[in-house]
Amino acid sequence: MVDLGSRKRITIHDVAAAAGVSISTASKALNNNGRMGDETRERVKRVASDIGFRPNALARGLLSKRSFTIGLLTNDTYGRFTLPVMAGVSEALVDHGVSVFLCAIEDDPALGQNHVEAMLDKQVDGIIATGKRIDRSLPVDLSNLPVPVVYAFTEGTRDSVTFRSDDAHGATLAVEWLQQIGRRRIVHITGPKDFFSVRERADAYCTATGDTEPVLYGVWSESWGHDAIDRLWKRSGDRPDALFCGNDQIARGAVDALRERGIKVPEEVAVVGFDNWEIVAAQTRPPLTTVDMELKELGRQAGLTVLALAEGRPVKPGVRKLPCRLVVRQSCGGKPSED
Amino acid sequence: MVDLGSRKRITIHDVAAAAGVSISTASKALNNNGRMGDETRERVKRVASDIGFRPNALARGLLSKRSFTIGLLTNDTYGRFTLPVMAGVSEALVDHGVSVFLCAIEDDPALGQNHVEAMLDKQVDGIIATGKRIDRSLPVDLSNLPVPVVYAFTEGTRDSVTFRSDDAHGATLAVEWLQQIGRRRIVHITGPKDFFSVRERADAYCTATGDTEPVLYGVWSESWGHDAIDRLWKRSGDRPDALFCGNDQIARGAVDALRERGIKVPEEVAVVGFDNWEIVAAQTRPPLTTVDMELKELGRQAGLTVLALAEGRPVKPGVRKLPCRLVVRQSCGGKPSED
DNA sequence: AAATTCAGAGAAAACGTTTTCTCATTTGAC
DNA sequence: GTCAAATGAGAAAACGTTTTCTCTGAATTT
Repeated sequence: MVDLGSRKRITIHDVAAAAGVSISTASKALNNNGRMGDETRERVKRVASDIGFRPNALARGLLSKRSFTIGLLTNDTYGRFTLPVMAGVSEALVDHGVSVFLCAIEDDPALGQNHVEAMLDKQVDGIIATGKRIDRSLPVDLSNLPVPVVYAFTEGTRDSVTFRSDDAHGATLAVEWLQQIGRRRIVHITGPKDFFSVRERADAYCTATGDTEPVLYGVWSESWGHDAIDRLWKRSGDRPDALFCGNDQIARGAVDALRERGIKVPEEVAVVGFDNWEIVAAQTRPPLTTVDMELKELGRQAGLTVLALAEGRPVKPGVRKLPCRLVVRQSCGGKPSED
Repeated sequence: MVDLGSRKRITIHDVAAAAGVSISTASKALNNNGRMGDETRERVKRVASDIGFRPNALARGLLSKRSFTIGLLTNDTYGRFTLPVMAGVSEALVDHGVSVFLCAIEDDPALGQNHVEAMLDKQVDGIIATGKRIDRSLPVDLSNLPVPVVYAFTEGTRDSVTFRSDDAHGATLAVEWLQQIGRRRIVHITGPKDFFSVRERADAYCTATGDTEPVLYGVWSESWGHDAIDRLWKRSGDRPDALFCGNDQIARGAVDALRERGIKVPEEVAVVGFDNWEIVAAQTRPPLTTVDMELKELGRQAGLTVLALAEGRPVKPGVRKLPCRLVVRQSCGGKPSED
């Protein structure tokens, strides 16, 4: 059988007893408030640390109405977007002693409701909602909760605080990079038009290229990238000398298709992806230059914001767009390996 | 500014007042214990539900010493293994009202210690440790904690409960499948020999093939799969008619290399991967037949086990190996598309 | 009719903290 | 040498539950 040592937990009573003071004095000593002699304060602190006292967060939370706990709600099963966001949230909050409940609710409203209620019962200080696309909301209503809610990479309610990537900026980065290395016939191969991000990136692409270069809408898969190349090379007229792809999977499919046709990347066609999904981008041959949405930073800011709200600090509602970053690998030439 | 409606939270005092009973009676009514008239009990319950009462888990936990909260500790940044495990844990525990703290500690002992202490302060009922390989332990000592610890897909301490996949079983499944479809010259291309899983799979492969067919050790990347094919096809003697690869990335690299050489998969060479990492396995052309380690089920069992321990139910220590499952796609012929 | 059981319900303690209040003693000012 | 202020520390209430104990009547038994 598994032994827990059945160690009794050490409470402030033990500290008080060991230091020969009252519980209230012990508490005040440890929290650096109240009035007492320096010697007493130091002695209490030393004793507490010696016997390994750690205050019970449940008891503390009961009184302070702060549980130092927040919930991260997501419907992104794959974790493609959630993991970096989660990493950022956690990183920002661990220093404040805040732990994070992760709740994956798929697209199940009942499950979502379940998780939200469980979190509220546990008195979370706030909730961060995140998802897999910025123009869809989670299948659960978070609009009248007794705790602050911040949206990150998912659609929020009016008057809420929402963080998202600036996809237009990312697309502009990509296109301008391709133009800088001298490419002029840039084609945009991307996902389904009903994604807001897709339209936003396509618009930025059109603005940056100056004319309405062809935009090929499809799905988010490698095989669409592959097919798109077939389609482009089948038609007459000038062939592109660069591709800006809507995500790394499409880009990978396109790069593979080009290689199969004996077309050199990046010499004949330069390729830029989107997402910086390491597992795809770094394993493509050649590794993909791609746009990173800085989801970790997004998570960090969402974390700090929900903390601010929980502490009653005022935060202006609205949508905050965070800039993207171009990660240069070898699919455009330019800089050599960076990994 | 963001408005929280500053809704006062409803306590059992409100329920008692609204129902015209004492707090103790209200509590007993809601928990179906104590003695009182049926009418009283029903009235309290109705009132509670009407005014939307939900008990404060902090207060409850303070008394019962159960927080209905567990921690999941991982050093698998990518989430490749953690996400399915987490999904299983969460799925198994949500019905019991248990929420899960996810703590990604990378390989940083200080960060790990931080997170563990934060969780203990919050009185978690137990901790599940998980990681990225079964023969390494987390960079933090979990052996003398006041709460139960269960290990899942990471190395545990002596006398602990550890769940892991049965890699020998998985490898046997793969090889036997290849033999069933008539392949006789099966080569095993796999990862670094210092991984315990690698040795275990290789041993099972040797046992199943009956002789010491060649095992090619390398790294966990597509390019190694690619290189391995180059090496195999450069050397003299019989060419393999099947490959059993140590993970899906290697398998994908191998499949790509075969295609580039004009060798048909699965007609000339059948390929089986390992991991069933959707993003790799399903996007390979042809999609990979691969071994799934059933990490979600592993997580589910780990969750139920830590719950049992938290409730004081006895659990035998030891390593539990869970069977794998072969996911048939098209890289071996056999069944047609299943996705 | 007195003694016993039992149903129904409330009072109070407990969980581990923090915080406000109170009290006794010492210090400083006149 | 008296009085006000400051200092050091403890008592007690509070947070929202659950649980044990106690109390009051009424029903049942002798």
